[in-house]
Amino acid sequence: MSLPHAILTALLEKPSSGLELTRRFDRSIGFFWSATHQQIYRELGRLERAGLVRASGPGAGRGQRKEYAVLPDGRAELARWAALPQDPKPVRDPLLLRLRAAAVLGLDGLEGELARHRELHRAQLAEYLEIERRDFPPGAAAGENRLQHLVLRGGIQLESFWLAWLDEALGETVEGAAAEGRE
Amino acid sequence: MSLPHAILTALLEKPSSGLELTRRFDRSIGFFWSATHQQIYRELGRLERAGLVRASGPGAGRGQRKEYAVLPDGRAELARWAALPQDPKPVRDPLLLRLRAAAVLGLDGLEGELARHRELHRAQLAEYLEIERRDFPPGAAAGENRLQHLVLRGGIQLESFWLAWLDEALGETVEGAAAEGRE
DNA sequence: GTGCTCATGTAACGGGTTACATGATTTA
DNA sequence: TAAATCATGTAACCCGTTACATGAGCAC
Repeated sequence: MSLPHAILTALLEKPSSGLELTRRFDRSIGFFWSATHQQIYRELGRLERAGLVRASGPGAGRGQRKEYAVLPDGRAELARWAALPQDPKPVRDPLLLRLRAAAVLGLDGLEGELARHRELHRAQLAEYLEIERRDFPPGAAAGENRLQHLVLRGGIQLESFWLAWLDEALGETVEGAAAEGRE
Repeated sequence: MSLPHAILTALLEKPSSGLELTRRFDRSIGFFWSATHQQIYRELGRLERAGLVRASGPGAGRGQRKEYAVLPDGRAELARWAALPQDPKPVRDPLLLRLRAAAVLGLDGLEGELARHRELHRAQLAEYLEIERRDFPPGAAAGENRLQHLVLRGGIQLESFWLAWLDEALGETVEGAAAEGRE
């Protein structure tokens, strides 16, 4: 139950068309809440019918650009939702599951996947660090960007965690393979 | 597409009934792949129809305990899946989203939620550390438990990350409140 | 035989994913 | 005018969640 609120947040930051929203969900917002264009169009339709956003532009129809803006009710709904207590979701990670499967199957050949994931996380971390360097230079006062920077640092630390853990995992599997070789 | 494979892994570790599986998904497996009993029963039915697991026990019917075991095809399917390349899913975290909403709404009152989440993560970390102390004492040789321990350390480090980040976030919001007070 | 627990299910709904379809606008 | 691209949309499927239903066995 978060996608509509992600869209409201994005539209408050800047009124947009569906496709522009989709692009922003591929970048900034998507760093902590991903969505495809199908989800976004479906949800924009619901939000409009619910009176939380307003569409402007040439009348309905395919291929006609429409720009959406948040209405007062939408802002209120977002504020209501953001203040609601919500527990963190339990972790659900296929890679950890595959390791557990490997433990019971005696499967080899997961090192390649671990290395590939490490490379992906390394690249993501580099991207975040580049954004930090560009948008939050060390000298500038924090000010209103405080929360944005905080969220970005969350992403940076999360990628750092994965990187460190995958290093550890790769070390383990190499040791494991060596141990099996000795037996 | 991971729940059936989580179930196959669990059944390979130990053949079980649906309810026993549910309980294990509340404990060990659930630490990285959660599932409710409805999901598990639905999936057990599919796995049986697909010929990947076999049910034994008194004939069909409600309230009749059935024990499931993995068939050769099931083991093969698990091995096939575990060897498949799979990209890490993009992060999707409502708490980060709420912070972003707070940034645009100028919302206060998120400190309580941050503190509550910190407490939840602190408790989860303590639970993981207790499990590590009990199941992986420092002296014992790693051996076959290597991968299990690795997965557990992943959980420990992930909770440590959240804890550190929430500490940082709480420091920020306090500073922010103080700064607003001074204005 | 009432209530409690174990155990297995059904139904309904919404979200996420993938594949595909269609209209408008630019450009070669 | 053919194509590429921008833009909006439909349909189908599975997964996850919630609420509820049903039956068996046991304690009192």
